[in-house]
Amino acid sequence: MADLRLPNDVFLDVFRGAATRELAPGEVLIHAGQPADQVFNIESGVLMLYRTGTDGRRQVLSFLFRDNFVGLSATDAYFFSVEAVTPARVVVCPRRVLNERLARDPAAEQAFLNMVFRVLEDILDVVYSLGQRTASERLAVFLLYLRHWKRLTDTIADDAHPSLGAVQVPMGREDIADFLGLKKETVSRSFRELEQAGLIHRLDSHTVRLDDLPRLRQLAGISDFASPRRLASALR
Amino acid sequence: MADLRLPNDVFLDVFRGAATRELAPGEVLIHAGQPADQVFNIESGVLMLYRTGTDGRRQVLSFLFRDNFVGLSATDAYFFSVEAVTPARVVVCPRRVLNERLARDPAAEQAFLNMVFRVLEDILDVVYSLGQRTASERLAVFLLYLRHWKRLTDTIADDAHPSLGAVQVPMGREDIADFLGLKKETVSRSFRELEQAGLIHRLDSHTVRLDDLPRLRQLAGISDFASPRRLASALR
DNA sequence: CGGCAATTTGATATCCATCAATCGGTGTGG
DNA sequence: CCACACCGATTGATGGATATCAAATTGCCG
Repeated sequence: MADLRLPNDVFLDVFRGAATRELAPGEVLIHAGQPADQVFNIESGVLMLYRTGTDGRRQVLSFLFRDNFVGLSATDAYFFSVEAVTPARVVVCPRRVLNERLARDPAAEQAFLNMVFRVLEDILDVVYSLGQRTASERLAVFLLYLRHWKRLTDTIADDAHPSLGAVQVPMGREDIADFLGLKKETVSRSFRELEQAGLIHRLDSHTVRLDDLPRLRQLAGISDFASPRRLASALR
Repeated sequence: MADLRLPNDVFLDVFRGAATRELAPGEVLIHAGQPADQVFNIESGVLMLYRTGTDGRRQVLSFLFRDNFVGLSATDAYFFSVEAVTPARVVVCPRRVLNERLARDPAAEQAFLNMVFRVLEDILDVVYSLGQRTASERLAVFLLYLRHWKRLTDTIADDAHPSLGAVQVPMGREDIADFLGLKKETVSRSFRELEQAGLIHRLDSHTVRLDDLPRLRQLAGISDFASPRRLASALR
């Protein structure tokens, strides 16, 4: 799945000088069921990791941003698919090379394990959202999540930095819906609810200004991505 | 988080001769926010790992069974709580001891990493359930999940073994509801739906006979815990 | 037998999904 | 430059699934 690159996640040096691959929006990087013989790191763009049921229902498990690692798998086949949301560039490395690197270097393995743990924690947030939150609470969490990633990929330490005023929403309503366990119409309506409550303002359908961070955070509940503990472990 | 113990998950030897702790139903083993300085392995009983929101909503993230490992954390504080569902006995080990063991022995670290991956895959099943499935589909998945665990803890290779005819449901309706993202009344009604459809029969409120495995599996969709690939990696 | 807690069932309310129409950009061709 | 078509987003009207509130039932323990 995916996570932050800590600037000092040493195992990432396996991507040094590796081949890159360019992806157009909608292009599939990983097909579920394929042999899991490659791992990737995102250089630019936004990707989406999802799982599809036999009847066509789709659950987006995670959005992936710059410096996210992709390709974790317990088995020898991917059990999820990954596709590009925006134009994107990824670096490719054979899984075997990563494994050898991890086996040889305890520090690399430790860093890798830590990354996996962070992925796990993030997913538990998602579980809480899907199980317990209402539609507009989920959207509030999602917007804070996008802001959080903007902050990390731009390495902005200041929580009140002006460039964080507007958040880019690169994915479409349907992708958001499949991530939040809703339908696209409900996502639209939830945007409107947040806007009418004065929490956000839609500049256009892919840009949102967060007008009332404290109330958004209150709506989102425990999953405040800007909480000191989480940022500390992410920006370390 | 939790997972199977593969019989050969070597890192588990840190629990050899370690202290044990007995838990009564409802007793809390881990309080969210506490320093994460211990790890546990379950010798008997069923536990429940959950997260509570500021307003009291609770999401059960996982049920934990015999030989499950408990205490994974990316940071130095637990971000979830764990309590006993049934009377239970756990073995306790200082986190430091485990870490030293993992640092010293690459094979142990590899086994540990594999366990964490399996936990991750399991959680992604949960995400799909919460995001995409209806109430009775979730319950069908849950019953297959309990059967799966019975099979693993009793190491029953035969999928049609008679002792798998009836499944024990050790937890109460409210705990199930908080795991499936439903209310307890809805869990009751979903039991009735499955029963009226001839898929199950409630022997009593904590025992269910699975009468039509094929149709239950179809209802559950992709998350068939008995799929050959999953069992292979679990029973290896 | 009596009482308490968990479960089940029933009646109603709420939220989200569904179905359908409209709006708003964007690109194309006249 | 404007008319038109297309696609995603929004809005509206309605339906359905689950939540909520309340009562009845079951099982369990003293």
